[in-house]
Formats: sequence, structure tokens, C-alpha cells
Amino acid sequence: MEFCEIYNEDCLQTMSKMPDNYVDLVITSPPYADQRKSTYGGISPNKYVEWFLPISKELLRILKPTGTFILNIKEKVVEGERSTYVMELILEMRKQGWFWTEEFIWHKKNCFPGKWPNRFRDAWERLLQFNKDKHFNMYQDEVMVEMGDWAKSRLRNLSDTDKIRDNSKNGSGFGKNISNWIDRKKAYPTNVLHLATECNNKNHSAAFPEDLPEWFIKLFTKEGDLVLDPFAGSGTTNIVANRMHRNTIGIEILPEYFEMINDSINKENSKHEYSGYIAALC
Amino acid sequence: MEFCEIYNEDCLQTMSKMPDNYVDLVITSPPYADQRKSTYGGISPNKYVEWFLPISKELLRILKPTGTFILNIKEKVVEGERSTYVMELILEMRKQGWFWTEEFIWHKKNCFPGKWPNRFRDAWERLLQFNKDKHFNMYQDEVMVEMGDWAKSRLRNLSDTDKIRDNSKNGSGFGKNISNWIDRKKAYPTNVLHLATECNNKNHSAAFPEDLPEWFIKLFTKEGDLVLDPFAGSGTTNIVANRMHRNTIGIEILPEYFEMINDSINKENSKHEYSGYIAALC
DNA sequence: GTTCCGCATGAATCGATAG
DNA sequence: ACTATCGATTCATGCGGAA
Repeated sequence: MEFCEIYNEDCLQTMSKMPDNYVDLVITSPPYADQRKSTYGGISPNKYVEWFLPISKELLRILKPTGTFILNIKEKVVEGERSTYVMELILEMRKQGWFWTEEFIWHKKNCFPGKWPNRFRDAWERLLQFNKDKHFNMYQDEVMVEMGDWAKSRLRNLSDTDKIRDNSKNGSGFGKNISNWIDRKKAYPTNVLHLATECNNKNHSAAFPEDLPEWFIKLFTKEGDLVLDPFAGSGTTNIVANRMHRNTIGIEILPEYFEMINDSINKENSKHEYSGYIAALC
Repeated sequence: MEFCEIYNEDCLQTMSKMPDNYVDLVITSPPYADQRKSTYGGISPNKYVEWFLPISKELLRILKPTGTFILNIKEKVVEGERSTYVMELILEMRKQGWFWTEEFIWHKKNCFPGKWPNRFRDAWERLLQFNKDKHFNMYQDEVMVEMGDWAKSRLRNLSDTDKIRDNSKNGSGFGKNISNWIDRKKAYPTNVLHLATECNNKNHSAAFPEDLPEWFIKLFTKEGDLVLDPFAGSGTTNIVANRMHRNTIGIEILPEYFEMINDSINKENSKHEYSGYIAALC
């Protein structure tokens, strides 16, 4: 059986006890600069990079060479301008030895309402993918999506040009062989994720939707792998990882969130046993 | 009558002849690093910031204090990693005196296909908003959209002349319908734009869809204002600005694109006169 | 007139092979 | 070793012709 461990500690402390090359996937949403002040005390934007770098350094140590680190972050507006600490953080993390492989966009379909004279509602966040090595595990087939409707009609009748590679029309060298697509139902996704924010009673100010960690856990781990969230918050990452039969560790410094995560995990697992029981009866 | 001037020159040269505080909106998509190599020669990623800074400095001089600069850009992948030149550019432009007000996301619904072991297709680009002053002109009501789903599906199948009529607000049946319908349930948009790239016969490798400059021209200018595109390319920005009764200047260094822009503008304007003639007859 | 269907095409990237 | 070129992979869109 996979384990699910939650620690009520500062994440630097917990991570210091972990061996090198231990974790398969880190996915976290750290407290944003100067936000959630009432709970985490708030880190001011100009101290943010300084505050985060020791953490990213430790993450680099404990991550497996084949592993991935997904950082959910967005810069806040300070005096009418976007802050630059996220960009500075990326540049500094590269100096630590991280590879900045990709930037996914989380498009929040139901973003926070509001109106300002000089800007619109912020409907997206960054999902930064960092790696320790240029060769990492990626299980792309696990997250394939339904192909658009166009394919249904397209694949019924193949034209002659569809049956052979059709290069050299432009200089791009890009051709196609549509006949390869017969029987193909699904397509690979892109680097833009369309997910609604979770607005139900999580009692945590920065909960992300379960679909978000689920997607990355599918993409970057297999069953039995280890998923870490050093800023567990409401524990969404751990709950989802546990449900997906991954080992998982969550670290949360605030006792009230720590308790909440434990409650959620217990509830989830008893529900699981219950449904297993029901299934056995049928 | 508004003017539409296209120059076949290096943009630094053309801009040097312009007075200070002259332009209301700059919207441009410069050649990306090492991209479009066959036509523009390509700028290597590590020289990109150095190459662009003199241009952004000149733009800062000729932009009005109430004006806005929209920069469409995306970093390419180099050796399995996203390049950092866009982030470095933002940091350097702030040192020049620019405010980095916002980052809009252009979600490209039909992005370039392909498959790689370590990444998915890139479906988004950055639309960076820079300002000279914290107080700039923004006409938010001009870009309001239907509550919930976007009006796009309704507008998609309309012909060009319908779009012109809508933009010139001449009280045609179409415009009236739209305005009634917007008044019923209007909402401000977000900072995520969903547009397809134009893949038809533009003869330019990097044309953006007309909706893109149209949206920003509506948002940041009014009729009679001046819109500049220092890397005009196929001239989309200028054509749209001209149609929307803005003054516009386009600069394009390559003679073949320069000719193409002039042809397009002439065609557009003669079509406009023709439809005006028809309208007068009715 | 309207809907349907066929088709070209696009700011790409990786890994292997050749100079 | 290091750089340059080449082949392989892929999907949504708008247009134009057909039904």
C-alpha cells in the first residue's frame, strides 16, 4: 500500500531529513508574495526570491534526476505594475542548476470578479516546469484528450494527398500523412490548461482545483512514485496523489491546515474502503 | 481623413524623425529570436535583448505619456529549455523607464502541430503591456463581451463588410442587434484572449489575426489617434487601424512586404469606397 | 441561400547524421 | 568535440467548391 505522510513543520526542516534523489514529482503553490498575509505572514515582493531560493535548492537535492518540479505562481500587482520577482526567481533558479523546461498556462475559466480602471481581471497563472536533467519521465499518453470534431468527417474519406507524405509546399519541411490517423481517437494536449478554480468550501485561500495536480501527476509519475507538496495548504495535491495510488508527502507549517489535511485524507480513505465494501457486496 | 503611412526602412531610422510624445499606441510583433531566419536573417537568442533595447528606447521617446506599447513575443526552446531573453528584456526595459503594466495571454486555438518526447505543442504567446506613465488611456467599455460565453461564435460567420459596418457604428441592423444584445448582459473581458492564427494566404510567415490588433486598438485608442507598428510585416495592424479610422504608421524593412502592405491598404480602401457607394444608392 | 465537406497550411522541436 | 543540416512528427482553422 502506498503511503501518505503529512508533516506539520517548516518545509526546509522536513526536507533536510530526506535523502538525495528521492522524489519523483514536486507540485506546489507557495504563498504568493504579500498575499494571504493573515495566515502565512506574507513575504514582501522584494524579499520573495531570497526567501524561496533555499527551498528550491533543497528541492533540487531531493528530486530524482528523472523527476519534475511544477511551481504554480503568479506575480502580484504593485503600484500599478506587475512585480518582477517571478522572472528573477526563474533566472536565479537556473543559476542553481535547474532547467526551465516549459511554462504552462493555467487559464482560470471562472476567475475572481472585479473591475479596475487600468486593468482587467486576471484569468491565468503560471505553471513553471523545472527539471534537474534534460531527460525526465513524461507519460504523454496518460493525458490525451478527445480529438476535435473535425477529425470525424476528415478521416472518413481520405484524399490522395492525405495518403502520402506531402512535403515541400512551403519551406517548413512540414508534411502530413493523414492515413496514420486512422483509428486515432485522441490527440495530445497543449501547454494551455483550461480549468475552473475551485470555489467550494476548502477553507483555504489558495486552493487549486483537483484536476490540476491530477493532470501533472498523470503526466509525470506512475503508480508507486513519490509526489511531494512542500506547501500543502488544504492538501489537494496529497489527496489526489493518494487517490491515484502514488506515495505522497505533504508539508504544512500551520496547525489548522495540517489538521484539515489529515481530516480530508481520513475521510477520503474511509470513503474508499466503504465503496470497496459496497463493490464487494455486488 | 485619417492618414496611413507605410515606410520601407529600418524602424530606428524612421522613428528618429518623429517628434517626442507623438504616438498613442504601439502594437507590434518583432521577429522572434532565430525565427523567420530565411526572411529577416534571425537574431540569436543571446543577442536579442541587446538588439531590441535601442528600439524600445526610441519607442519610449515617441510614445505619448497616455499611450501604451503592446509587444507580442514568445521565447523559443534552446537545447530543451525555454530561453530567458524575454524575461531579461522586461527587466532591462524597466531600467529604461518603462512600466510593465500587464501580461496578456494570447491563446492560439490552432497552434503548430508536432510531437516531442519532452513537451507538448506551444499554444500561447505573450502580449506584454508597457506604459510610460501609470495613468494611461484605457477605454474598457469598447471591448466588453457577452456574459459567460464569448460573442465570438456569433461574430465568426459575418463578412468583412458586416464587420466594417459594426465598427463604424452607422446604425445598420447588424450593429443595432449587437449593441442591444451587449447592453443586456455585458461583462468586461479578462487578460486571456482566445484567437486562432490566420493560416490563409497572407504570404507572411507570422501574420497575427485581425482580431488581435483590433481588440487593443479599441481598448487603448479612439478615432483619430495614432497607431504605430515598427515591424509591420504583412501590415495587419495598419490595415485594421485604417479601417477603424485611426491614423497609422507602419514600418517594414523588407521591400516585398512593404509592397504587399501597400497593395492590401489600397484594396481595402477601394473596397470601402465601393461599399459606401452601394450604401448611398440604397 | 444554406450547410457540408475537402484541403492547404502554419513564429516548432527533437534526435540522428554529416561536415 | 562542436556546429549545421535533415527527416519525422502533428492538429485546428478558414476558405472555397459541392450538395
